Amino acid sequence: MCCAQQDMLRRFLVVRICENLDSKNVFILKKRCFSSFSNIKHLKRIHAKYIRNGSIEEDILAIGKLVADISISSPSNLNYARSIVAHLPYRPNVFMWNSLIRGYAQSAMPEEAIPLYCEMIKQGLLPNNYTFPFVLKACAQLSPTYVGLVFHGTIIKRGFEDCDPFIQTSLVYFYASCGFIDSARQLFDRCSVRDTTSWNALIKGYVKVGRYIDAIRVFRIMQDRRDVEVDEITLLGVVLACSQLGALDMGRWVHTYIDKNHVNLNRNLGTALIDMYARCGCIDIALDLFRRQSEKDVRTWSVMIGGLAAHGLAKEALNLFFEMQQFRLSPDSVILTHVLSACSHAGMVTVGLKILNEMSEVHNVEPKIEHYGCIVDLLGRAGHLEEALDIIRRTPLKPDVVLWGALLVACRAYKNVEMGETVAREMLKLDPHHCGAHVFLSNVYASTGRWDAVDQVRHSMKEQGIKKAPGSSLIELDGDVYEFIAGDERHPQSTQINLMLDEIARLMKLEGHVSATREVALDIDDEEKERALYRHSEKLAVAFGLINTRQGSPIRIVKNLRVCEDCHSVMKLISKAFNRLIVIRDRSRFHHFKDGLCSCRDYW
DNA sequence: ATAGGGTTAG
Repeated sequence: MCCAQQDMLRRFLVVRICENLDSKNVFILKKRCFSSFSNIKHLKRIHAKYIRNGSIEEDILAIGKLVADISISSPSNLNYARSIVAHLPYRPNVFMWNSLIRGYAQSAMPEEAIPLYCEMIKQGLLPNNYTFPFVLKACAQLSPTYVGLVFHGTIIKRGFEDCDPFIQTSLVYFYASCGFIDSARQLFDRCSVRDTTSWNALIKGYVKVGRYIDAIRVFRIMQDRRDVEVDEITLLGVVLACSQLGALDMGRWVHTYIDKNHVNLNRNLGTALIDMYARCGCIDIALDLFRRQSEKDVRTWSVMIGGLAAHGLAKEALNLFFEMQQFRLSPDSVILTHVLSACSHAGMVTVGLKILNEMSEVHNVEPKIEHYGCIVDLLGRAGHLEEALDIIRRTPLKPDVVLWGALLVACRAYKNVEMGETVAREMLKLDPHHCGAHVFLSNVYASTGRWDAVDQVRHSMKEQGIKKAPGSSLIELDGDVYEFIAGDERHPQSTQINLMLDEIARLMKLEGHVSATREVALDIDDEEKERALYRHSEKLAVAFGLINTRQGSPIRIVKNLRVCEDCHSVMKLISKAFNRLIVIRDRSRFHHFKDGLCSCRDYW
């Protein structure tokens, strides 16, 4: 039995223990576990029979079916299928080529599909309408986009573009996969027939390129139409968009829709829903769903452990991590990142180091750069800067900007200027355009009065056109998502928001709040710095939330960067002064502000 | 005989 089958068998046993299944279900599961094992054996037996009784010479249809079955049975059998095709006493037909291309398109080596297509053409065969969906599926995964573009040309030339809905959908998804979502949209609009799959391809395309609001917009249009049915894959795309946007109301709506319409809550959709609730800050609902979800796989555990980690619930994350191992499920690389980041958010230095050291032996996962990143972050946050530096120096992997960046953040927090300077220089060696490193250096020089050095850094930043990525915050209101960019004046209700910000500032002054201007890196005086902080995107969003939501209802915000020190303390004060729960998901974790306190206990 | 859409962190 190979590793994959052993793994399946193990999972089967786990499922049996967990679910307490009756004998009929056990039988079905058993069959599923062993199907690929017996399948290829069975197929090989058929092949042997064909060789013995001479069918290979005569029955081209039967051989075709055999090639097809072997090709899709498992990617590991593709070489076998190829060798059958290569040793035929006659030229293989289009069906056989299609089957091989299909097999590679769904394997880890989609690039192999292209030479097969070329070989088929060389042998004087013509591709048919079945060929292109397979080929495009392979192209959607390839990095040189032009391969797929060439095939689009071929499709037009051979007259398939306007008449085959399967090819049209494949094209839509191919363009979206390459990031050309607007071309995908144009193709979609031109389609003669649009069924559920075409709509799903477009929605998933928008999700893929990060245009989540558009994905939801398309879903709404789809839903208004009478001629097309929404299915679980449509909903999966929408839930993914909601997770990214933190659009809880929309996500809840989908959940209700699933329940009301008896949509099959399969493993993928269930996992996506758990992830959505966790990413919208509702960790309790996520946990409840997780416990009730009967079909779980490694990804289900992964999103749950990741959700707990992001909420700073390290103990719970670790418990789940151990629990899954009791079920004999092996944690993968992503789960270990989650666990290490949980340790980091909770300052659990010893536990984190132990897990890192045991990774390769106990879990059979070689530590990657992101795992070291978590450890550097863990040590750095806890103030062990030297040890963090030591980890970077001793890493068997080549340190990247992100790894150094984790240490730079710690140097800033603990005001270690010397080490910070070294780290920033290392970062600029790797990425001369890194904004954070430039800003850090400039601040270091400014704090020690080395104004000529400050000028030099500023000048080179300007010359290279380096700008800080603008902060952006999302907030959902009545099912619509609003985006606020730092300093932006062109938002809805600009006047009211400014008035609210003034009101907040007045309350903050009363509470004795002093703006944390040291984080502002601009070459301006303190008053201007205060104004810049004043217009941080999360403050704009929270003001918008305060104006437009019922008193006492929670305000949820998703931010693209980490929340700054000033915003953090202002949010605490707002939660008290306005008696609101404020939930902010930032780049690295959740902050639940309530009664003047934050769930991160100011350790983030 | 064969087809298009399907989850995981930063």
